[in-house]
Amino acid sequence: MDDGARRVTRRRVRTRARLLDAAFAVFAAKGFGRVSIEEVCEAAGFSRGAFYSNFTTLDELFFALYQERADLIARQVADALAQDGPGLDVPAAVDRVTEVLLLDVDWLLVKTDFLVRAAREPAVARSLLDHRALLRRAVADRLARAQGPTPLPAALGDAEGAARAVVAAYDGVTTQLLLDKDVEAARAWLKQLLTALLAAPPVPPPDTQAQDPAQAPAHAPSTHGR
Amino acid sequence: MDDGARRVTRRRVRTRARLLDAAFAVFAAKGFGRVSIEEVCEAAGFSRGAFYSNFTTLDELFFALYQERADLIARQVADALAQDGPGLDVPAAVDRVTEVLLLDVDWLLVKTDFLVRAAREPAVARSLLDHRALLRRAVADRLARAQGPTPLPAALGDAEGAARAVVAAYDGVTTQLLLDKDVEAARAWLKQLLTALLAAPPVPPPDTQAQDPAQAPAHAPSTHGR
DNA sequence: GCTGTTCGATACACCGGTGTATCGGATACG
DNA sequence: CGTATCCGATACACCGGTGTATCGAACAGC
Repeated sequence: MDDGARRVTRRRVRTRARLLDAAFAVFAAKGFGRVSIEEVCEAAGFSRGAFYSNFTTLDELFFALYQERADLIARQVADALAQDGPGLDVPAAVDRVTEVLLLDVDWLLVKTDFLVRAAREPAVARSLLDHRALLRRAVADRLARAQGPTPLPAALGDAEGAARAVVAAYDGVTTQLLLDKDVEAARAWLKQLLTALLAAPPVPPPDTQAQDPAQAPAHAPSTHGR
Repeated sequence: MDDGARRVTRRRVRTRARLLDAAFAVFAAKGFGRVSIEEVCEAAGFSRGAFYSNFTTLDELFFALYQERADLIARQVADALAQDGPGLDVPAAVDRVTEVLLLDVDWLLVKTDFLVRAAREPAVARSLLDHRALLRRAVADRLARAQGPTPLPAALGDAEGAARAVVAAYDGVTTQLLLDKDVEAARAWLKQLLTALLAAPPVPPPDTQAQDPAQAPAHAPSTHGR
């Protein structure tokens, strides 16, 4: 690729990073559709000249921002899944992944803006679908590798299907979270959903007779919906 | 309320309706954030004068539009649930509701725009949460009423919990649908998810030992995600 | 059909934001 | 330390969209 022309450019990367950070904050606060280039620059402490020196359009900045953060999240999730040995501890893994995925509401806001955009532009959709495929793949691999032939999930088909169900649950919980902003409730709710989906059979090995109360948090996580 | 002043206004309602319809089409096509008042008027075959005579701001039109359609959907879902007697036929009910909920992708697009907006403005969020509470309530009532004390779902808690799970599944599938635009796949996938969630326990009473293969559609609905 | 009222079209002033061209100061390198 | 280069600030022309004021035409009631 064309890596030749540009000097080494040191302050350039700094300002670029500052622009991206400021853009993230502004996008999260007001929504991409309601943000002007000027606002981003002002938030970053620059004038528009800086922007046009680093990007050509607001879309370009938006996409770059999304890519950056999406990659970060994907790596974190992969790490969270890779932890602990081949013996899959479902609740533990669910906990860790949940922690990472529902960490930052601002990110969910920006990601949803991106979704809205992707819903209308196939090229953008491709990008988001790739990201989702990555995560889904990581989950599926983990599920397939870990449990081997033992407690296969439920009526969802193979590990791929189970992974799709996990993603769907994540998306569903995200939607609710965007409305009530209750991260803790969302985490609890997601865990409950996932365990219900993955560890569905109330009698995992034919050993434990009484159902384990730790698996089902018994009642709804306090004040959800409304 | 103040119903006195306005004459009877007959053509007014017509133009208002035409504006709303045109707005729906334009919003679905381009997204609320990228639509101007002029565009809506042009699509409706009016000039801006007509708009300012019926609304004061684009937001007002947007909210009115959302209310109208949301109420419609809520009614349709309630009808779909009310059908067939008190003996709940889960798969049939799931089919009917699924048909209604995932009927119109354009509506999902507009609704997602509304969600994005609600995620930043608590007042708007209230409105959306109300709509969701309505649907959730209808589902919960149906679940509770129909099955009585018989095959209670799973580790989701009471009927309220199950209803929340249903909504989450719906939201999750919606997200995927917005990206791949495959309505049929989304319907199939939603049905599968719902049956997995609601009719989950392979051993309902401690009576049946072997799991029923009819409950699990066996494999993923052809080409989903990518 | 006539008339008073209402509705929507047209014209105008205005503003926020954009993109570009230019310039001065900072930066990297010899 | 000198200098060529790069980067970001400033200024300017411009445009799309907004909101308002005004006017002619359609409409409801008699």
